Amino acid sequence: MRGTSKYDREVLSALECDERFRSCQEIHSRLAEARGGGSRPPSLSTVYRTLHRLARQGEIDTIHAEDGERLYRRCETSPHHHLLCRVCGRVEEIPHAWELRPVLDRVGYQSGFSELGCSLQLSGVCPDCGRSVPTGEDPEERGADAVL
Amino acid sequence: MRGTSKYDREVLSALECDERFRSCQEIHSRLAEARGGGSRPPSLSTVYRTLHRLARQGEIDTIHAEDGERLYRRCETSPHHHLLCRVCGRVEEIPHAWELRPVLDRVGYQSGFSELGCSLQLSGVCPDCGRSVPTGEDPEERGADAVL
DNA sequence: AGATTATTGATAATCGTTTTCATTTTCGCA
DNA sequence: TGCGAAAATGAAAACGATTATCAATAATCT
Repeated sequence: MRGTSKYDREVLSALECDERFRSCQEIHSRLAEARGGGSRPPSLSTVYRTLHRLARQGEIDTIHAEDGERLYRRCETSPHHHLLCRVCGRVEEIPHAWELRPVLDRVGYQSGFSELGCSLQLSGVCPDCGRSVPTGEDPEERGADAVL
Repeated sequence: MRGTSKYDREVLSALECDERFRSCQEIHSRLAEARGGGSRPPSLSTVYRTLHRLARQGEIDTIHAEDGERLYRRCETSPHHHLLCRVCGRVEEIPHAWELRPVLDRVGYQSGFSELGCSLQLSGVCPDCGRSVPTGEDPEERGADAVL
């Protein structure tokens, strides 16, 4: 596998204008819908392979849904974090590292770990959902490892 | 399901002295080994159910492995984050929220999101592994969404 | 063009997890 | 103590996302 697919571009553009993370299967059916009817869309296998490759090359981000399903999203070029609405699933991107870098440096210094990276998954209730859903969701639905 | 199982205690104690996250199946076979031979261990289904319940009750943390497998670990009582060694899988616990709270407050203020929680998964190379593995791991192996 | 190599698609295999359902256990209460 | 409802359990089937397989196709090189 030298790392190309004629579908790379198409998959990327299917992800292009998305504010949500998408599963491989969503992307696949989106590709199928997107064509007028002339050419055949790539197979599911190929979409999986393409997503793998793009993720490995750092072109796209992957996260895990609560149920372990892999979700993909186009990377922005600058470092960023994600803010997930626990109610509707909308994801917003948080500009960059904020004042997190010093935290990482400190952790690295104190723990002896090197090459520190971090994945910060923020979750909350977005303004829209906050209005409609008054209170008291099932705790089951909350991010499983929200610890703060 | 009113929320008890005669295995709750046993599952918790199987998790008790662990510095790694464990999969349900690991826990299950651990329970099987732990008995002399008299009584029968709980079934895999029951271990799954028990872990669900404990996670919902906040007794244990869950995270996802790279492949989406769910991993469980006993919660400490105070808020904390996890620092994962990308080479050996060792997990250390980072005391508490550090100076992260102000970051969350700011994000909440600027985004309009409410009830902000966060899961901070830090990863790096632990001191032991840092000595033995000089450099250049396969980028495939890195945490998929290490963004900082 | 011909040979070599990589990519693709269809399908089967994997594997962690969840459901189902019949059986057993637990618990309240007369 | 014994009965009956409700919950918990185990075994196995169902599920579903992902991965592996392999023959067919397309791309590449000389």
